[in-house]
Amino acid sequence: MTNWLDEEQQQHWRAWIAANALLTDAFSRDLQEAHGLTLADYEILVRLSESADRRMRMSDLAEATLSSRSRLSHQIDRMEQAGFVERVPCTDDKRGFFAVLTSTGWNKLVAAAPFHVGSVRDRIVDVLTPEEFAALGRASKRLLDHMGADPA
Amino acid sequence: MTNWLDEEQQQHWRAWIAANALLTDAFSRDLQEAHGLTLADYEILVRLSESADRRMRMSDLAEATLSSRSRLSHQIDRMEQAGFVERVPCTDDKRGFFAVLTSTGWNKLVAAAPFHVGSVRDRIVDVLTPEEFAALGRASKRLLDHMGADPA
DNA sequence: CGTTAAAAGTTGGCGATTCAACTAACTGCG
DNA sequence: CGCAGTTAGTTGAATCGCCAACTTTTAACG
Repeated sequence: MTNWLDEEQQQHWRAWIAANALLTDAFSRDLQEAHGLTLADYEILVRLSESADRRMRMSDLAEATLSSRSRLSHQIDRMEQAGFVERVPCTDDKRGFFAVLTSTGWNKLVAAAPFHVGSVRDRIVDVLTPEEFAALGRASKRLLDHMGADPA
Repeated sequence: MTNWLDEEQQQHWRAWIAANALLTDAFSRDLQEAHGLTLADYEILVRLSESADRRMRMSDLAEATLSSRSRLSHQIDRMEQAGFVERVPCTDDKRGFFAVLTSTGWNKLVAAAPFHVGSVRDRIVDVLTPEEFAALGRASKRLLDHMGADPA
């Protein structure tokens, strides 16, 4: 026999699904409209900006952004096209490449970041009480841990 | 001056983003591998199965599944192709169509539902304490309300 | 060493999503 | 009535993501 969700669990579950979808959409749309960036673009800019020499190996970047190698490769194609990053061959490992943030990419991030943080605050952080927000974060963390995900 | 997130808020935020992405992926993959269904397919089957006469107007269905009219139209194309739903013209409003669940679609849902519930329990509901899960649901609900979303 | 397996990354095709443009039908109102 | 504006839904092109296949380089080990 299936162990169905009760009415309340069902509601929580549906709220979770819906909030995910709508919020992710909203952040993406905010960034797109204001700065012409995808959420994926933005996350890559952030990761690179935080790294030594503003560069990362493709594989590491893929892992950090939770994307497949293939997806990242396509993504970097587009961002290279847009002038935000460059591919630089890795001399230590002749198979490898670094994705390197250009100054154009850096400037783009600097311009977009305050706006994005504002949108995160407006839609999540400042909507909940600090306790609620912390609970959301902790629960998310536990779910990640249970999946064996590394919180980079 | 930008009001940045502090270290802890940052971690909560990143955990939330990551959990969303990985879990949504996981549910979709689970369903795909076991029953050849997309999460989107599944949600439509559920909505239709819960509706009177197992049918819904295209627009209502789009709204219920948080998708654009265009997306739903393509989606229903595929599901009609697969034999899970049928389009039936609406006699009251000659512009309109109903998406109607076929018996094939119903059977598919009946087969997939216990499995999907199992995967939701395994990855979320049973991973958290009841309090944590409830907190997750309530926070999600508040975020939805704040966006003016209708929890159908 | 030499062979074999694994890792880094790219590519192309296909499925899914979005956006803008479009048809057709309904509604409101002078 | 008759026309203006809105609503229902579809379509096609362009973009994005996934998968499987592929090349090149590195590591493992007998």
